[in-house]
Amino acid sequence: MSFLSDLNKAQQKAVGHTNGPLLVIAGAGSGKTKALTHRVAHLIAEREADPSNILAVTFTNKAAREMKERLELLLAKNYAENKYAQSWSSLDQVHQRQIRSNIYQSTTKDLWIGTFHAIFARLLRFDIDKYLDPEGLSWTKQFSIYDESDSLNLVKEIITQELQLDPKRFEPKKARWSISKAKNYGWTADQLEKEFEGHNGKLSAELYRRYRRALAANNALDFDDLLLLPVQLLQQNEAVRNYWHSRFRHILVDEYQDTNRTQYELLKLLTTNGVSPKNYTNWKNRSIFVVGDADQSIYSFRAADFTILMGFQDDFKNHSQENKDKIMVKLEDNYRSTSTILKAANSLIENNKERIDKVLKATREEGELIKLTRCDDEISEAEAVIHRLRLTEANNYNLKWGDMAILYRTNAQSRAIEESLVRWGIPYVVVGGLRFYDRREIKDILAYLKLLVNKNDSLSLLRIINVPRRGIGKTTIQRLTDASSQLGIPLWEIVTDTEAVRSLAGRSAKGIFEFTQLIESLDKELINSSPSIFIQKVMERCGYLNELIAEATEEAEERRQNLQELVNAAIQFEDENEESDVSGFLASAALASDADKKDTEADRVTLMTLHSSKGLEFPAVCIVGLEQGLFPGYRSLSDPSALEEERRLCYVGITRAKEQLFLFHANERRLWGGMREPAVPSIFLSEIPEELIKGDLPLSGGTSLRRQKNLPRLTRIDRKENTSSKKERSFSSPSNAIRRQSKEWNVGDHLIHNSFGKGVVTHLFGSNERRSIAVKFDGMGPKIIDPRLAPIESINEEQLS
DNA sequence: CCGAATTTAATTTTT
DNA sequence: TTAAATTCGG
Repeated sequence: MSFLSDLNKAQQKAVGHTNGPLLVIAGAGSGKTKALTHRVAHLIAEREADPSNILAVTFTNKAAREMKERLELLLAKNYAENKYAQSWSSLDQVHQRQIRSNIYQSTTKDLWIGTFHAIFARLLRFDIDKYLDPEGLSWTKQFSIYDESDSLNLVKEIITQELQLDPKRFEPKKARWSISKAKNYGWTADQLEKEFEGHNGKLSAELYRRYRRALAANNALDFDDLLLLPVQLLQQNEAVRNYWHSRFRHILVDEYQDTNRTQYELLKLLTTNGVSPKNYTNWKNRSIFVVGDADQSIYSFRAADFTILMGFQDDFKNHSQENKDKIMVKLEDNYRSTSTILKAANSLIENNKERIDKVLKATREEGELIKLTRCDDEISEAEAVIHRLRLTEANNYNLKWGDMAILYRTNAQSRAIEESLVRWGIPYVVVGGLRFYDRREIKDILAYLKLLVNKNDSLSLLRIINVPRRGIGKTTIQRLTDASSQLGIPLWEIVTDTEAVRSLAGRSAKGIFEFTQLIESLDKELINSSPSIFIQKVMERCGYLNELIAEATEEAEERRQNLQELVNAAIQFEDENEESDVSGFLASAALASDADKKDTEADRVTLMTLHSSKGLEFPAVCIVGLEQGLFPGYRSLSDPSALEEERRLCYVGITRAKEQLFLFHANERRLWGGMREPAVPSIFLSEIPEELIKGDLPLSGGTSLRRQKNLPRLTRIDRKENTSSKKERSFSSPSNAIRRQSKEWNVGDHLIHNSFGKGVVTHLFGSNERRSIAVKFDGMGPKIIDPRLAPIESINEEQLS
């Protein structure tokens, strides 16, 4: 029973739980991760379950990786003790490594541990071809995953190209948001129209329909689809559902307060095979084990809903169980923070109305008081933070830079602090902000890979067709995409049709041939290259690397290094996944976040948003920008439930701290560029008992860089005038131009081609001077040809018969 | 068709 | 302030 031995009563109850549902309410720092890993180890060691029967859902990829890591170590130690009766640390390195490798092969390899998105993307790689779409859309196993920016690009494209709307009137960002909302609530386009009645409901619904079709045409899925499609698939296909239901007998979910309705639906389908949880009785060798803390629910903007957690007991309470407490365990002992910090956290969160009653009980000493510093502006705030950290470092010989974190509400706040850190020469790392995989050069190379895996991915094709430069311009691309959309043929098939290209592209045809030949030659090597080697090949062969080297600027060098980093990421992926291929790597890249990047052991101060700090802990924590309108954010000031979420976010921030907590706020702040905004202290500060806080002297903010500028305001007004005098966008549709053509070919004309035989004109492209036509010949798809070059002759309809 | 120059809009939080 | 979009001259 070694996996139960070093746990407290409540933890033991949770870990030892065998069958049926269990809700674990786990306060911050109460050993929740420990409970999860020990439970998995326990299940395996006690032969309750085969590793392949276990599914563990984490909130980030990093958490998944850590869980695997800790589990492996746990099992390895256990193995060492049982087999050799020796403690793990007394074994030599070679031995240790060998045991870990055994554990990996026999156990951890077969576990499914990952985020909802990663897990269900994986499931779809098996079964997406069995999905039946209500509109008849379909996807193949090679599907691409579109991240938020890809998806937004697609929406933009549809708004401007297909619907011919002004993106200023119908904003792509908002439109994308409404689509996401529809997907998260499982609405059809018609339902979306009703929900958004009066707010562009009709348009939104139309856009939603087109967006879904466009995704299918690209054989691509967005983040929401990765959850929504599996729900529908499991609902509609009994065989598929049975398979996964019998496969995953023990399901564990971390950060359960941040699941959304779709994710909950997935859990229910897998656990009870479609039966209502209340009526489900077959819990033999089966369990669902969810761990969460409603007070740490901070993702409602992503449709997370902590009432799912609060409803767990009622939902899963079986008729035979009279006491619903039987399926709930509370972990309230906090092992992380000093009692001062805990008191502050508890008092703060008590101001929330919607919550499960829960108090964190301290197990540690009182510790030092919380220190609050008022500053003049964000620059002196940054200086004050650095001052504080340097003092802390100097006074505590056991505290290193790596033990400290600076947390803020918005990513933009990091800049001022970074500048100060640089000025003082303090090593630091920023996590979050722009994702590694969002960098341009990375997205470019990944677009090559995506296209190679999935030829229908026109979005990726368009991204790289002229990157690096191949002399293919805007007009050419427009003609090609017009042809593709009007004929309903994937862009790839247009660009690989030599005749069509010659006809449509004119003098950029050469560049296009160059491009298609490149892709086709790379395609031949796709199957027998590992991801890392293949990426290297792509970078070299497409000329991207050479272009960066030729540029010889500092920026280009940085890009080159990022690309090298991409190769390294692929190598790491290969190490972690035995059967790794390019499409697997692409999926992991699409779902990776910046917070996932491997912990460098370097001794550096960590900067990040409060959101990404969830699940972490630091001996010393600074929270900056505690001002009304910033934290809590201005959008939540008039919305009580949004304010409660901000408070939970603050609670998360405070409970990250083990020993020392420093709070900061400024009297005024430059939001962007110039203008100063006066700021009042955050309401949260007043919710922490005064006796826990030691106020600092206001730091004199004699920093330089202080210039009163009236200029920006004037230029701003000038710009406004410019905008208003700007011409309205033209709404003329391309069909007007087509109707204008004077001679020769019209849609419906019949013709005869020397080698293709008889055909009928279906589409016209380009204007009079440079005209191409699409012809449907008997027994083949439409061909695009140049009427002046092609060996064709017009024929009358009578001649046809 | 390309790159430089100009202008414009933007701040939550992330899988 | 900066990143991205748009315009303009070669």
